[in-house]
Amino acid sequence: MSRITPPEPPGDPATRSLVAGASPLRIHEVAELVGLTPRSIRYYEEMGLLSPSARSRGAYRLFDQLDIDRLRFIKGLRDDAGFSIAEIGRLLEDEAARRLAREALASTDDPAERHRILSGRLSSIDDQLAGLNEKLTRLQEMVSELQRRRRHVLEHLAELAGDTAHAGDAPAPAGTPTAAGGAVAAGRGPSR
Amino acid sequence: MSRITPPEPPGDPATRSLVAGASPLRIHEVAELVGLTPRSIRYYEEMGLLSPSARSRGAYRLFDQLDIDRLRFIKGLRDDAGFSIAEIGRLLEDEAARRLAREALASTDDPAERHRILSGRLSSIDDQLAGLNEKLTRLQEMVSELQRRRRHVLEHLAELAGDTAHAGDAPAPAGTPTAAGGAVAAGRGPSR
DNA sequence: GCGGACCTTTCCGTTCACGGAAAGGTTACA
DNA sequence: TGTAACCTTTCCGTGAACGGAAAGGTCCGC
Repeated sequence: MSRITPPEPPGDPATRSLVAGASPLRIHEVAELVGLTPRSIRYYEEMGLLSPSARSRGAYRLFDQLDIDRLRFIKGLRDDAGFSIAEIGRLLEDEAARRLAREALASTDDPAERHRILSGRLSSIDDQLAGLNEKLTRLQEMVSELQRRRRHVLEHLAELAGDTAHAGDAPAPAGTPTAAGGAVAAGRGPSR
Repeated sequence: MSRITPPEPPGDPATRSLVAGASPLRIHEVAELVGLTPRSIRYYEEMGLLSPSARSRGAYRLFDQLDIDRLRFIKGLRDDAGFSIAEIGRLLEDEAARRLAREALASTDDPAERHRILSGRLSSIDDQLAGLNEKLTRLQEMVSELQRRRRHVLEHLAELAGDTAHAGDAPAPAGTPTAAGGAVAAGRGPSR
């Protein structure tokens, strides 16, 4: 389905655009690429969701692959998970903090220190899990309920087809291309 | 606690408040009950998410159990699923449409008609499932990823405990009450 | 039958997440 | 060396989802 891990922010500016050797894109290009508007991207930068991307000599914003991944991640959280920009900001901050902890961990051998760092990461992760699981549970309940009804309707339809001897000449419901997926994951969503 | 149920004004409103025999509540009471503000509830009514609830002689809004359930449902979709009020409105409309279809179904024996009705309900359900599954999938991915990291951190911690011979005198990390739940569903969420 | 708590509608204010125009600078290409 | 198409910042506008005050009416225990 694609990557979930937040695209690894700043990183050393030097090694940055070397990733995959792709040339940096300008705002309009990335906007089209990820399905956002230039305005939104500038707004997210203003809100601190993006590291102040590279700039050309003339101060044009330049985006590399990591920026693009990050923007896709942001868009996913916004559209699919329904997070506010502020919430996304917090998620990304926590992410960054864990990244820092990771580095700190690599640079010490003191067991007590290592334990402290790891404990911090653990509770940070648990906090996020708590919030996400709440949403997840609620959504799963809704989906289950809908699937239950779906089966119910299908049973009725089957019953109907069984009753009427001429089970072949039904109008083949126009706007129903064999319905969605079997049980989970349907097709193209209308989204926003 | 104190008394919540007002003296039940000359009850005549249809069969509505007969449900469970509970007396209707006023806006401030339901607001507290479901965790919304009176202002929000009025707004939702204005947006058409609630049927124009019963009114007292003096035009006070009166809410019965069905209204309360509906408000809880709305709040759930808003907070947990991140739906906009407009989207929730559409979901509720679809819901109502399916209810109507259900009644229509009960009042006809014509197989073709029954098939048409059932097909309509099916595609309505499938549409909703498509949208919800998209959100659900994304959230599940995020949760899985976090759980993966959680296990990783736990492994490190276990390793640390194993390495250090004196596994008993560690400062017992203050702000870490054994963390959240096992792997899924932590404890009390901060929410809003 | 009064007082205070609660309710009504109306209207204006606010925050979020951008949209869009203005005024000017930059880049790529002919 | 233009010049068209992009970019910059700044600022004001907008729709959604309410918050809050004003001006008045209602409910209810005492």
